[in-house]
Amino acid sequence: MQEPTYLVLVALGEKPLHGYGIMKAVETLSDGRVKIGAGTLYAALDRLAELDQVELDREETEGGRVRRYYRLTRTGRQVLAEETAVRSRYVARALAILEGKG
Amino acid sequence: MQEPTYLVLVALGEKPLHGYGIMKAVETLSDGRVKIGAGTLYAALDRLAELDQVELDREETEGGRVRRYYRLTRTGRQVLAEETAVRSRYVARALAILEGKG
DNA sequence: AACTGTATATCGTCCATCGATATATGGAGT
DNA sequence: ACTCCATATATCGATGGACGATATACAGTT
Repeated sequence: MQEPTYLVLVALGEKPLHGYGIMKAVETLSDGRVKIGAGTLYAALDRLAELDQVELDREETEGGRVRRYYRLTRTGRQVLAEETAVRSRYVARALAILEGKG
Repeated sequence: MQEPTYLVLVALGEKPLHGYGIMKAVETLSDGRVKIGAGTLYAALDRLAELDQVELDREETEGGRVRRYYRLTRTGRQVLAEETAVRSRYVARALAILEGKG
């Protein structure tokens, strides 16, 4: 799983968000480093929905603009947990190596 | 940066390795989850060399088989450190979220 | 003789990301 | 009034890294 997709899962892990909200959340989460474009985001959302990792939470209409909220499914949360565990392992290993070498 | 490429950097972070050695190191590092194919590995090595993140360490010949050892450059070590820091941040955030939700 | 492990290398395909483009509303600035 | 920016979703072509297959070659095992 690539970084943008992972960050979408992390963002949705906290609470349901709509597309634009996810973009902003990922930007904040990454200290402004990662800006997910619309193309990447909606493609990822479609893909994750197909994989039963996210699903439509609700739709809100505000000032003529529709907001489509998505949430993690149980599967999605599991995938997030597994993906995080694996990444955690790599990071721990890398930190040990980097510290050891000074 | 994608996972296989990152794992190559982590593997080389410990000590210089030859191609096949990197494959085995990554496999161990990932508990058998990630098996980098030759195509991915040598392409990544070429790319990372082009980016001045890895370089040829030495060549050894053993039983007619050449072993080409690569090592991280200073730039490569910096990139590894930065990439690790960013990933560490994401993982920490994800763990906080996952724990908070139980 | 065939298979597995070690070792490097190339090639075509696939897929997620990226950047651009489109559409639409509302608010702020000039 | 006009323009720009933020909000909001959606699609499309191009790019690039990963994947799987294939090739070559030697050594040890079955």
